[in-house]
Amino acid sequence: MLAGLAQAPAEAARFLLGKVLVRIRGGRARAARIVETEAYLGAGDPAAHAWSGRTKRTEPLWGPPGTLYVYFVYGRHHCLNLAVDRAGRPGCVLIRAAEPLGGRTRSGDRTLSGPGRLCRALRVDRRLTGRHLFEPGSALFLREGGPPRAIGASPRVGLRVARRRRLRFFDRDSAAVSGSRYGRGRGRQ
DNA sequence: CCGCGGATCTTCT
DNA sequence: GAAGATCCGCGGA
Repeated sequence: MLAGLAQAPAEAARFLLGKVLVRIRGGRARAARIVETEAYLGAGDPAAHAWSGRTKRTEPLWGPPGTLYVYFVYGRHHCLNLAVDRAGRPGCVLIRAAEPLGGRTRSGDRTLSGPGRLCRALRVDRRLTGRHLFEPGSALFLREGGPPRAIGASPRVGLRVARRRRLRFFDRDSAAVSGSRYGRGRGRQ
């Protein structure tokens, strides 16, 4: 699992599709299969938070692969990222959507579709930033899961810069991929 | 179904 | 002081 994250961001973002994110909180486990990710490059990517330099907030991006980077946007929402590539390179992967696993799952469930909703449902906030997926007793970690049959790629969502690059990846067969507005299902393989 | 705008706060300029 | 890796509710068609 670690080896999959210790790759360049675009490869790590594809690797993460199908993996299962497990969140432990309050004696309860929530599991979700990742179906949509975005890669943010460590260098030469004006859309990446690392672009503006190494600051107190962005410090986890420079950590070893599997370091959590959680930030707060638009005064309302949190976004969950995983540092990837090797330590010292600030590439990361944004987790944009997942499918609920276990318990009662309903078709058409959108509670994990979109980075803000996913964090709300999994109770992810800035208290997790700087922590590590693989540290002992981690409240958030990964498990193997069913890989997607086909992977789609498109430009990243919500950015004004670097629209030409197709760094958003998604499971073409999943109904949980975010936003019909964002061209769900669009993009080439 | 689609498009628009408000909410609300952190971070960097 | 402005913009931002978002979401939801509202209005119109």
